[in-house]
Amino acid sequence: MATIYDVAKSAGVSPKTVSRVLNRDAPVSEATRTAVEAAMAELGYVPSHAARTMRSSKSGLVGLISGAISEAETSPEQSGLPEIYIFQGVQKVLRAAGKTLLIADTGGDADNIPSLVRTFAEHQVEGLVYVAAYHQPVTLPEPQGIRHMVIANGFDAEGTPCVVPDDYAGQKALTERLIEIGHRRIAYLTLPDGLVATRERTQGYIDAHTAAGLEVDPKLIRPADSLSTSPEDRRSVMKYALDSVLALDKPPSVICAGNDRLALQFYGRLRSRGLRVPEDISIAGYDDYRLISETLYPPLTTVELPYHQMGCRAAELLLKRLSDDQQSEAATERVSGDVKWRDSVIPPGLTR
Amino acid sequence: MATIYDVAKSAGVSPKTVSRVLNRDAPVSEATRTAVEAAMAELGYVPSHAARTMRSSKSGLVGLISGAISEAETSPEQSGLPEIYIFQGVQKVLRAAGKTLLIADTGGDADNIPSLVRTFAEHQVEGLVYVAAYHQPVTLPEPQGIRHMVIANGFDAEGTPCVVPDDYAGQKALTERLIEIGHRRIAYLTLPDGLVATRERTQGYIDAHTAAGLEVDPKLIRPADSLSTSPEDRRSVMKYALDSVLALDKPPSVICAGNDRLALQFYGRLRSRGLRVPEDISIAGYDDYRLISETLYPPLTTVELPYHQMGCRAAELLLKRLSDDQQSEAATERVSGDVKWRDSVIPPGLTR
DNA sequence: TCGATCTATGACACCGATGTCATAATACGA
DNA sequence: TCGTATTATGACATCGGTGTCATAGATCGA
Repeated sequence: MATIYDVAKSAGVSPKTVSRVLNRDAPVSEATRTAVEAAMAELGYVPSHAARTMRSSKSGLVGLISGAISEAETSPEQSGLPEIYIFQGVQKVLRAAGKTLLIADTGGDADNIPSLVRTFAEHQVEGLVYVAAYHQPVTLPEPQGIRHMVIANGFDAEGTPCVVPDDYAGQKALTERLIEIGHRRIAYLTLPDGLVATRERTQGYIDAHTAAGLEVDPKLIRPADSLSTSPEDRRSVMKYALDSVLALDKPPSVICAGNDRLALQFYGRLRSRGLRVPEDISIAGYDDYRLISETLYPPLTTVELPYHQMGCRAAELLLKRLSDDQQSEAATERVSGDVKWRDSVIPPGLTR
Repeated sequence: MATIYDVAKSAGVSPKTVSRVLNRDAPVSEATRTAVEAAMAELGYVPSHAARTMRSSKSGLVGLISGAISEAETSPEQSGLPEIYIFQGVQKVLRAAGKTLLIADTGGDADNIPSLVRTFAEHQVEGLVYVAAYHQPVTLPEPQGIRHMVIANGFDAEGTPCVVPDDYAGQKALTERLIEIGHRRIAYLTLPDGLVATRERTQGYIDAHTAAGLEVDPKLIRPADSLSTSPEDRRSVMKYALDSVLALDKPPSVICAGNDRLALQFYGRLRSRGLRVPEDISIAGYDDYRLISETLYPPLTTVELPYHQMGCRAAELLLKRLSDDQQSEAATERVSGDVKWRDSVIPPGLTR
C-alpha cells in the first residue's frame, strides 16, 4: 500500500503538504495541489485510518452489539429478524456522519459481552449501540473505557439513553380508527402477559376507548400467547383466547392481534370455522411484518414497528453525545409507527 | 487511556517487556510477569489496535457489504431479512479467529459501493464479504486494494470464491421423500421464471422423478410468482397457477410451493375453496422461514435455506484465503439445507 | 575454571499520519 | 521603499505499539 511518503516523493513535495491537500486544513497552491492529486491517483493512495487514529485518538468507529443482552431467559418470538432494520438505520446515519460500524453478536450468550466490549475498546470505538431483540429492560455490562452508549429497542435501570417503540401510541391510534369506523366490540388478544409491549399497548387500547366515551369490556382482552417454550402450549393459549371471545354473548366485530404472527393464526382458525375475513369479522395485527401482512389475503391492517427509524434515532442520539461530550441528560426516546390500513378491516356489519 | 508506557513505568520495566507479557513471544520471568499483569489490571490497560495495525499492517478487520449488489432491478421478495443469519454466521466464525467485522449496507443503491469499499480500504480490512439478497449473479466493483473477497448467497462471472445454497439438492431431497411416501401427482408452483433458484430446484424436482422411474407431467409445473412490482399482478399469477393445477383431470395430491410465502397463500386459498390441509391436499414450502412455517397450522413441511451455515462457510473460505494468501483456485461452495418434515404433508389419500 | 549457550531485559528505530514551529516568498499599507 | 502581514511549504517530534539488536547474568559441559 502506498503511503503519504510515496505520494510526497512522487509529487516532489513534503509529506506534510500531502497531508494538507488531504485535509484542506491550510492553503496549498493550485499547482501543488494538482501535482499531489495526480500522484495520489496514480499510486492508488488510500490514507491509513490506523495512523490517523493513533495520531488523533479518534477512531471513527462505533460498535454495535446485538443478540442476548436481555434479562429474559427466552425471547417470546424467534426474533432477531427485525434487528437488521435497526442495523441498517444505525449504519445509514453513522455513515452519513463519516463513522464506520463494527458489529458483533453475542450468539445468544450474554457471557460473551465483556469480551466483545473489550474487542471494541481495543479498536477504540467512540461509542456503542446495544440492540435488544424486543422492547424490554436490559442490563448493560461495565462500559470498560467506552464513554458513550445508547440502547435501541430496550431500556435499562441506570437511565442510559435509549430509543424504544411507542407501543402505547401505536395501539391507541389503531383502536381509535377502529372506533371511528364504527366498531364497538373490539377484542384485544395480546402478546404474553408481563411484556412491556403488552402493558403499554393495552393501556393504549383502554385510553382510546375512554377518550371516545366507551366502556372497556375486560372479557375482550386476553393473552393469546405465553412465554412457554412449547409450541403446543402457545397454540392452546391462542386457541383458548380466540374461542373465548368468539363465544361471548356479544362477540367482537374486530380482533386486534398482539402481532402479525398471531393474526396469521387467527386467519387460519377463523376460516376453519367458516368465518370470512373481513366480511364476518375484521382482523388487525401489530408489527407490520410485511412478509406476513402483505402476503395474507386480504392484506393485514397492522401497526408498523418502526425499526429502521429507531436505528436512525439511536445513531443520532449517539452522535449527539459524541459531539457534546458533556453528559447531556439521559433521554428515553419513543418512536411511533404508522397504522398500516389494509383490507382486513372494514366497518362492522358491512359486507363488501 | 493508559498506554504501554504507563504500564511499564508503573511496573518498573521497559515498554518492550510489557509487550512481551502481552504477546508471550519471549520468555519473561515469573516475577516480572506478575508485576506487569498487576499494573495492567490496575490501570485498566487496553492495547491500542491502531498502533498494532500500524506496526504490523494487519488490521484484524474484515468488511461485509450487503444490500443492493444485485444485477436485478428489484428483489422478488421484500428481502433483507435472511441476511441477518448470514451476518451472524460470518461474525461467529470471524470472531473465533480473532477478527472483527465491519459492516455496511448499500441502502439499496449500488452506487454507494465504491465509497464503502474505500472506507473499508482506509481501515485496511484484510478481506471483504459480499452478501447478496438471494441466490443470484452479482457484479462486484473493483477491489481497490482489497486483496481477498468472497460472495455469500450469490456468484459472479469472474469466478470470485462464493457460497451458494444448493437449491437443486434441496428440492430433489424434498421431492424424493414425497415420492417415497406415495405421492405420484406432485405439483410444483415455482418462484418467478428466470431465477437461479427456480432453474435449479425445477431440475431437482425433475431428477427426483426420473430417478424413481416416474414421468414428469409438465402441466404440474407452473410459475406462481412474477418479477412484477405490482402485488395484484403477482397475486393473479399465483391464483392462476394454483387454479390450473387443481383443475387438471388428475389433480395433484401435494403442492410444492416456491417458498413459504407462497405456501402461506396456498393455505388461505385452498381453505377458501373448502379443501383441508393436509387431509385433502398436502403442501410443502421452501426456505424454512420459521415465522411462517412454524406458525401456520398445520406447521409447514419445507426445505431449510441454510443462511447461517452459508455465512459460516463464507467466513471460513475467506479466512483460508487470508492465511494461504496465494490465490488458491476459485471455489463455488454449495451448502445444502435439511428438509424440515412437519404436518402439512401426509401420504396421499390418507385422512388422519 | 573458562568459554559457549541461554535467559531476561532494555535501547532504539520504525509503522503512517499530523500538530507545532520555523522559514522563505509574496503581498500590502504607509 | 521598507516593515509587517500573509501565503506556501518543510523539518521534526509524536501517537502506541513491536521488530531488531545489544547486553548483563546465569547455567553448563569439558
